[in-house]
Amino acid sequence: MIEQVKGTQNIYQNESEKFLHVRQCFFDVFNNSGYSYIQTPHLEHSELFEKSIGENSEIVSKQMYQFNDKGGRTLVLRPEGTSSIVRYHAQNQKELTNQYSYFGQMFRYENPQKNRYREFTQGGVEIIGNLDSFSDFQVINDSIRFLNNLNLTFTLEINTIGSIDDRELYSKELYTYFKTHEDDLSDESREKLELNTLRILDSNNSLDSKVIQDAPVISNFINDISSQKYESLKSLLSNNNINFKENTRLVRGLDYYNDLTFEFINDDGVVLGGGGRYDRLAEILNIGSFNGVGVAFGIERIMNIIDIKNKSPKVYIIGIDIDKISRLCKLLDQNNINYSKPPRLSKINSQFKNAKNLGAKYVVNTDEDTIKDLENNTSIKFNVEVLIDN
RNA sequence: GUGGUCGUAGCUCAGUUGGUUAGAGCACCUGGUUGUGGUCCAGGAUGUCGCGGGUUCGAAUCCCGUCGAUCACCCCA
Repeated sequence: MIEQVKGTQNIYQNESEKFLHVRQCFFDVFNNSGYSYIQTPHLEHSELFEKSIGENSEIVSKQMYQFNDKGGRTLVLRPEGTSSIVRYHAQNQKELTNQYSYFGQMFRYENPQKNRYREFTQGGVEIIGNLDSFSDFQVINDSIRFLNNLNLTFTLEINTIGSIDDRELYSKELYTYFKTHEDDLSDESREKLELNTLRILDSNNSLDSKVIQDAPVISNFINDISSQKYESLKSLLSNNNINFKENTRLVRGLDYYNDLTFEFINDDGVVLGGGGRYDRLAEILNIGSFNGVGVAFGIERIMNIIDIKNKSPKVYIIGIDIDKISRLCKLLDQNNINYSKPPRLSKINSQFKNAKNLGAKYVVNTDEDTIKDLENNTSIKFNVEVLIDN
């Protein structure tokens, strides 16, 4: 037996129904709201993510599937989607402002658990180019429509983390503060002190909560322009009856964000999706200077909380005479009628039972040339017109 | 990367202090019954007991390692 790779999934049956449902819903909402689907490579040069996400982020330092190909290139399986789209935009669309959507597999070398896999699916959108508050608004607003269409309940949390310069200043201040309270911090938080000070704010270790409570707040370090933008987005959301919760400790994991950050969180605290503004990413990559805002959803996380019933076939054909049943297939094909069928011609009783279990509406018995309506249990002579009329 | 729990048939699980040829239910297959068909009867196929080593006359069972699943930490979507 060859085992499958750790942290990967086979998505099938009820799970694949959910997957296709979420994907359908994703494209129905976003691709009918101005976004164009883009598919970028799963392989990228390591350099792209080292620069964009940040070299001392956990994703880059520990979690990338990285290897050298036979031409000596250092490549990775992409750990996220935004950087590739920014790279594309710089290559081909630098002067324009575009709305992109993407949906596909990402790879991170993590220890798997619920809602976290090594190969997983993200769907998201990005607006890249010259942006304003309406750009931010629509990404959030369209995201809400997507989640609502899936009948999910969630909370929108937002924050502003200011410019990258603001954040550096704040980070230094925070470092000084935590350094003096080092003894009161949990082991995990103490580890983060040197490289990732900001993330200590995210800790849900009760040991840390008291120290965090009295820590300097980011709002005191935000520059005026960023604050104004944040205020105007908040009033834009309020004016449109969009509920949100401000969370001044919402610091997202990727280094390239500035100003706006937001997350959609369900009742169990699972982050279904998140995003924010990344106005300096192109500069960090040294490929241009344009703004960006985007969101990404964890498709498996959504699949894990929705519940859908399997689709039932409308017409199921059975029979043990291979000539008769194949003739019927061709007849239905010619009339462009969809139908389900047994994988092979087993015992007629089994075939009938199978049709019933799948919840078929009509069963056509090609041995007898009859069609049965399983809902009201009536059987009549089969005539293709009956199906065409239905 | 760290820690807890767990790996026996496609699925859910039994399997005694180590003891013949490893079991049940569901699902599946065949024949019959029913014939308005889904019921019922009879029979059938299916396992590297996660993998590798060790102890033993003998291991699904005990020990070690390893792989995987799951949950949590960490991290994140």
